[in-house]
Amino acid sequence: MSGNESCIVRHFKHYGPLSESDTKLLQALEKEPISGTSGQTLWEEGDKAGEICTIKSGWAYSYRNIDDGTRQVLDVFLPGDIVGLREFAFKERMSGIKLLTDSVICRFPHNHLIDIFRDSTKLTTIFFSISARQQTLLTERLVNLGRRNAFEKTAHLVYELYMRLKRTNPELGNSFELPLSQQIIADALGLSAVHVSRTFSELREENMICRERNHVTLLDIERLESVIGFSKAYLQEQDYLSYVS
Amino acid sequence: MSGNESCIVRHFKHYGPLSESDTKLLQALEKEPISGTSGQTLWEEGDKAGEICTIKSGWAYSYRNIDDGTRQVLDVFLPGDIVGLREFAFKERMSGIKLLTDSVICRFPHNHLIDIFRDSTKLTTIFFSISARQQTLLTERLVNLGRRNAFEKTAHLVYELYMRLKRTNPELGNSFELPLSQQIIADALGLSAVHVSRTFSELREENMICRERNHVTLLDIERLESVIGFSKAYLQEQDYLSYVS
DNA sequence: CGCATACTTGAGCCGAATCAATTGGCGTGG
DNA sequence: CCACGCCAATTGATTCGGCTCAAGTATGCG
Repeated sequence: MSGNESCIVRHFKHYGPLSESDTKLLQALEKEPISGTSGQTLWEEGDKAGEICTIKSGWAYSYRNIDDGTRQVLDVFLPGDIVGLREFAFKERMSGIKLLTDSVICRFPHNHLIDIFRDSTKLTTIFFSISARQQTLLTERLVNLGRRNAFEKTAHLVYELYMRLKRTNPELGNSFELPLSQQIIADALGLSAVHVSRTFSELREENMICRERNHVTLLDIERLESVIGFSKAYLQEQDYLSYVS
Repeated sequence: MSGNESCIVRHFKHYGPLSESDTKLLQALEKEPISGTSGQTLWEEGDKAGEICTIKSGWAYSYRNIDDGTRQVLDVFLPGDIVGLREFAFKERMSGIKLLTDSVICRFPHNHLIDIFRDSTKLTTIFFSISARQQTLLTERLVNLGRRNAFEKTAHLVYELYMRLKRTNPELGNSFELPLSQQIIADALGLSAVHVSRTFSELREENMICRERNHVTLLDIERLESVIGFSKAYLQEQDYLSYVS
């Protein structure tokens, strides 16, 4: 039980130490892992919503289809992330989810979440923090879509993913696998795929980001941070667990 | 105690009936109301974050200043809304808040929220639902900024506010006070103020929305809904409280 | 080897930005 | 009651970032 720590437990420990019983409660959420393959749809907009998922391994994204045939990518999910928290308050899915790589995921029903609210103040606090953090990421993307040009948008997306990967994997170097096609990046940034291609060329010419296939290298992190107006407040996470326990 | 129901209690009862003790717990959050005047800053980006606020009356908005001198409006808050949930997980404010009208607000510290997590599963569930709902509104705005043109963006913003007002005030007709300048609307939609002006002219010519001063009238709600691809899923909120109690 | 999918590159166009001048409403003070 | 000034909104002229359409190049897979 000890050595083989589940992904969600690792994710939660980011917020502070967990007691034996909390760990057990959490691990109950990750039984019955399901394997999925790249491109697979987990659910679609309008499906009944009654459970959330953890991503044990792999990448996924959520999206909304627009009437005119285009779509907006809302979120990119990485290993350890929780998917579907948004719909806790709703009966239907507000967005679809597709896998970007072969993945392993665990589903658990909203009712279990409420059981946790009843049984563990500490886990409740962490779940609430995670929901708050997701909101913060969304507002950051709002800034990205509203007030930045294509160059800054693209730099920001790559940098956000880099920071999120580094958060759970501190020894990450300055390059990583990015299983997003230019079309998906375009749909996330409100651009056309053609222009995303041009923008990556520019980022390459400026010696800031090099993307080849599904692999990106950050060539000049300092300049990246200055272009996107990076603020370290991102990292200043709160620690309430001392108060809780 | 009965007749004079506080705003947050009314907001929470939207999710289901509350017990005597839950109501008391909630009301404890709304003691010491503070009056503020239009234009006042509640807090700025980078300020220490340690409390959330309820808006008893009045309107407010949150924003991020961008390096190039522009800014992005992230949220518009209406009476009964909860402000600052986003920063629960962080030590600093990620965005500033300003009042749009003279308002009455109540502050309460994050620690009290955790007390509620410990003492009431029902209120915890509601708080979690509210956080989830805020996330959903943010993703809807992401679609707005990413994949709609100025005409649709503007129609959507007005319509979103209309629906949110109507949610807590069902007998609302087809017009209401909108205390947002065209500059603020521009900052919310990622447009220039000049273009917002032109867009409202267009909406007027199309007999869809009429805005004069701070008053808007929805002239053709059906056509509005079709332009922005309105989906009723917005309204299909979940009811977990039966499970909780 | 051939096909499908992803990406690149060019030409022309369009929606929204910017700059600049003007109008209108409203509060203040004479 | 009018003159002044401030701010919000309108209108026009011009520019520009990113889109669309279209053709061509990799790359990977059966």
